[in-house]
Amino acid sequence: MRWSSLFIPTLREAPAEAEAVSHQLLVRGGFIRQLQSGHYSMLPLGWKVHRRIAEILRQEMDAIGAQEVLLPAIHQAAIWQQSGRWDAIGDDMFRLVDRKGADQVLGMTHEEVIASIGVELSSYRDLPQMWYQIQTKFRDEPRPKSGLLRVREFTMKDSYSIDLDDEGLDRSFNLHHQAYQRIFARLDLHAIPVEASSGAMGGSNSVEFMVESGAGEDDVAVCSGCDYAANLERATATLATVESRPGSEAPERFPTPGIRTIDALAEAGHPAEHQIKTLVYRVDGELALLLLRGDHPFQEQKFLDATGASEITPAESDDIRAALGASPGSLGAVGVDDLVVYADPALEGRTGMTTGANEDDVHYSGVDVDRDIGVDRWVDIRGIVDGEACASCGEPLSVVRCIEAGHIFKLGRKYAEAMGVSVLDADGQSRIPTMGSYGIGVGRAMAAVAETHHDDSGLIWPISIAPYEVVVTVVKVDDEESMAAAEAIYEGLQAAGIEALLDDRDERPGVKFADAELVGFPLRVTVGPRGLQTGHVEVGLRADGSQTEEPVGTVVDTLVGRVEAGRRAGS
RNA sequence: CGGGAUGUGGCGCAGUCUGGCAGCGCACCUGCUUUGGGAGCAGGGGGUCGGCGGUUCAAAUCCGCCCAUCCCGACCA
Repeated sequence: MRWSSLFIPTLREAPAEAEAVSHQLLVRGGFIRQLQSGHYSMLPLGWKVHRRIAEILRQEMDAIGAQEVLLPAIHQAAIWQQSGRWDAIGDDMFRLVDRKGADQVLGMTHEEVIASIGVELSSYRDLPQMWYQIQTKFRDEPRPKSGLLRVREFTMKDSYSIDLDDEGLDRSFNLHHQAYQRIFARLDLHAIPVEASSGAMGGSNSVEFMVESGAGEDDVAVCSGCDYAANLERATATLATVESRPGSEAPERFPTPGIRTIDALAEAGHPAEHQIKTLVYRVDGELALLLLRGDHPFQEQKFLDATGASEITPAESDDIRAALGASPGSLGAVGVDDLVVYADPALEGRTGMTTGANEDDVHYSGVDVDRDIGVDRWVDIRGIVDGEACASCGEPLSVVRCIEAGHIFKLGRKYAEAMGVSVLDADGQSRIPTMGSYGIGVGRAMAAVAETHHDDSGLIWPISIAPYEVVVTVVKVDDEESMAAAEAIYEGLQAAGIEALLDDRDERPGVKFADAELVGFPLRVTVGPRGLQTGHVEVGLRADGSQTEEPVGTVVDTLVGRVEAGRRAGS
């Protein structure tokens, strides 16, 4: 294509509202434009990148034997009611009513629809099946942000496996795990597979593919010594031993006027690791006490996963006062027996602890957890902290910010059962198959690449997904010899199956160079009268900024070699 | 949903406090010059100042309500 006839609206400055680097560069490079919050138009360049990513997804899905389908984006409420998610999901789902008054949803995921097709499976001989689609998903996110990273309408590759038994599910799950690693390698994304919470989806195994980036929204604990990595919602670590302070016969009350925080109490001579942090939450509507060591953060998702509770919210201060007789800052669990008390195992066996006495401005010291507190359930609910020791190898864990680029998990039989999927096994017995669900967001992958592939001048696309693999920059378009040489190179590249762009715009060279770098073409051929005098052009590598002289006669072969090597990279 | 901020031409911004002709840079159009790293000169086009209502002789500017966008938090298969 010729640049002069394309729509590539580059901007010198990014819109003020663009914060994330990927957002700024994708807008400045003319890839995307925002229509409204969370909804973006893919302009020609953006759509080309999007299509190339989708093509890699197709190839790798096909390679593991998955079959492409296309499912409806609008579903009747009935199938969501059948699975129980009509009520379970809430405001995240776009809902609408059709002209007949029937409730409809815009699909945010497709387990129900897949299972509704799965009812046609009747024999174990029909299994396993793996079906995937590349389709628009709708989610009414409370807060879309960071350009393409979190949006309300996006294209997703979602696949689903259906197997007779757990061994089959393991096989399908592992095939996806391997396929995802190949996909991210081809996208040149360093994606770490991490243990994750499967959240409200249920299921046993859940692995997220995480790309380290400050623009992400998830915190991941990564071990420096072994390959342990886990989402903070799930991560565990070995605690350094803390020597309990000397105990006493019974808890002792002492006045703490004005002391409301862990820090303030620590300054008063009671270090945080010798304090019990008492939180009051409503767990599925019921007030409960949650106890942690003073210096440990609460990890809500861990609590949900461990207890099976579906909703927890911090209690209102009026309710707290009514139940305990004091305000936050002076709360404790000593002597409390009418509320459920959950405690983190880090408190087990501890003595000489300090905690609130349920009277404003009064605390207890000398608390023996096992003796003085009626713990109903011990549950691991603490969030680990950067630097703690890996539970597997003892080396320090580091906590890094990540973009969730992919997620695979085992659904089990929940959806098959709800939707009435069953097959006969070899013994003629009716069996409910088990399913898996596997997703990669296409636009988010594009943003993740942008987020990790750029410099001060702009984007740096991997050859595998670049909008054009080579840009032929004509320095002086009214120089006939230059144009002729550039056209010949351009046509040679096209003939060799290279995606090439001829920058034939009548612009100053500086403008053309700057645009090429902003847009991020991996390879640039610069054709100008200066080089042509000796029969040379320049080949520039966007990744390292190198420029090398190349005879006009061999430049096409050189470029073809580089592009083909780049396409193979990672695969 | 709670907290904070912002809305003035395609993009970036000034003007708002203290009411009085709607401005600047980039981009765009025409002409001349220039031409290997975001050119110069001259001329030109483009704006319901987020919306509605109010105060006033007069509102981008003051007041009220609403909307949108961004950030933090909550939330989030």
